[in-house]
Amino acid sequence: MFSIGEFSKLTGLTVKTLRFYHEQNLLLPSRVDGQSGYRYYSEDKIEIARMISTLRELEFTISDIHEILSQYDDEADILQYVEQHLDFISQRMKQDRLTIQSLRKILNKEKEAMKMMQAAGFEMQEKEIESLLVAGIRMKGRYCDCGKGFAELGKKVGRYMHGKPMMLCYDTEYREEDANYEVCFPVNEKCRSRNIEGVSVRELPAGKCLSLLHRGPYDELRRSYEVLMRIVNERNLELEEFSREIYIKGPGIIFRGNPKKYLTEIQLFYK
Amino acid sequence: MFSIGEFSKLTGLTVKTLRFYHEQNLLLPSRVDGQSGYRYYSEDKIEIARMISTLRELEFTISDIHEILSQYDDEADILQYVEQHLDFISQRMKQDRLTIQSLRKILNKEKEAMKMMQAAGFEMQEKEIESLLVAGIRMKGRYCDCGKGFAELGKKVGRYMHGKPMMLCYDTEYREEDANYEVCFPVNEKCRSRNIEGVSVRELPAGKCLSLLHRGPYDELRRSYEVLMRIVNERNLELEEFSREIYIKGPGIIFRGNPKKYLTEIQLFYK
DNA sequence: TTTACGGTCTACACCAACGGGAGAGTCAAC
DNA sequence: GTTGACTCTCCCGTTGGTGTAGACCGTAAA
Repeated sequence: MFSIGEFSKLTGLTVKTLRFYHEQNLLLPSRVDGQSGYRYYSEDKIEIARMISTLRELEFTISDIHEILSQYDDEADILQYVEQHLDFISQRMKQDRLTIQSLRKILNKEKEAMKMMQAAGFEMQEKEIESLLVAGIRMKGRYCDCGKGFAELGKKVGRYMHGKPMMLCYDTEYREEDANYEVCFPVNEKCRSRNIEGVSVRELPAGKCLSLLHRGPYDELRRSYEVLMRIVNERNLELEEFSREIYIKGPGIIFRGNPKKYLTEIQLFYK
Repeated sequence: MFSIGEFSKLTGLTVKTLRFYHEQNLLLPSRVDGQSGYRYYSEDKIEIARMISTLRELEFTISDIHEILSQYDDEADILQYVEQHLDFISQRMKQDRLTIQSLRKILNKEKEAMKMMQAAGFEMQEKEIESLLVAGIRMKGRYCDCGKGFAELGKKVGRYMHGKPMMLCYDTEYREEDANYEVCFPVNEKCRSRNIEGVSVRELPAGKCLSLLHRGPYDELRRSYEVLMRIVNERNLELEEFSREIYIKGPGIIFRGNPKKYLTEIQLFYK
């Protein structure tokens, strides 16, 4: 006969846990001293304790263990419990996988944005941009409706996405209404052969551009455009058909309402 | 201003949850009627509620959310929280993966054993056995010491294991002590090229045998051997150097103490 | 015999994130 | 005024234990 402390050391279960299992009628002491209330465990309880810890390590609930131990004595008899439990754990793992995906997405998004910021700074730069495969949806109307376009694009080609969302602006001057633009995502090669309704997949040509990183809400973008346009005029550059806006950091997954930290790269291509 | 019920429908959070978040100072109503105690939420609380649900979906704790919302307003600021949380979830997933592995192992073991039992029945059979790649450790001593051998074998070649554990018995008669046997595992081809100290990897030749399924504890195996030996003598068969015991079902991972359900196949090879 | 010290006892509170239900009060429409 | 839907507070239950307080027990040294 072992005292509860000795039995605890033998089985690896804490004294508290042993008392709890006693209360739950899961692992009864062999004898309880009537006067002192001390619990005493005989050797044959060790095997039961081992079974219980094994089942707990497999994350069975106490009530499952209760049923299993009181009704069966062979693994073949509890296959339905095991299968059910396997389903349960698999379910949880699936959920965790999704959670991890989302968390990774947040991390990657922010880390990329930080890298971009450090690399670029907030000065105007002249850049040589390589050609870029994109999928886009042409839009007409207000700029602020672009969200719908991005949502649709996300549904249709989200899985091929390979870079930050962009906008191609076909207007030569700012328009409140009836603007002419295209929302698009850089996509990977798998998307090239796809023919998706309403979506244009094509390669944007390489070229030279003036680039400026804009920090702040979208309705202040005009100021950055003005800065760039002054330079264009000074240098007498001839602009290409459309400019690009690259949304390096927009509304986050968690925090959406702080446009002060939005980060947008404007690229004005010239010939 | 929305009543708690309306706000609940808008946000997808239950009324109970909203009251709980109020109690936790996480999502305060915009106004609480002094007399009736009714909670009223203004529109700007919707965004906060969305953030909270998003964070809860990502399985952040209430206290994490509290810190996050009260101190920060941009995803870049909470990267350390996200990373830490990612670690935590990954850890849990890793644990779950192990649990699932163990549960699958139990299922597979039992299902294989059941298949074998149904296929074989408990009659003596004549079988043609194909050649079999095994890894084995030669033992001398008592049969009941074979557990140590299997443990060592499991450590050294467990990852190549490809079938039920077996024993090769080199004795022509039963010996209590000083028995001469070899514990072994069938292994896959990856093991063939390995040179592992103390372990012999080789191909057991194909051949004909008398096979009998024995159900019950190992110390009753002799009875089944006797049954087989009578037939050997009747037919005047000449036996090969060693017989095989295949442990189709032995002590389980959970239940170990019911040898009545153990299942062992005895194979006596003859020329 | 007393005292010290460690082991053990019961009983209660606590964790996380709510859900259920009782009993009472409130709001808005008819 | 009444009805029915809504809301309030308060308390309990969940899961698998852990932490703590205050009392009791057992054994050995002084």
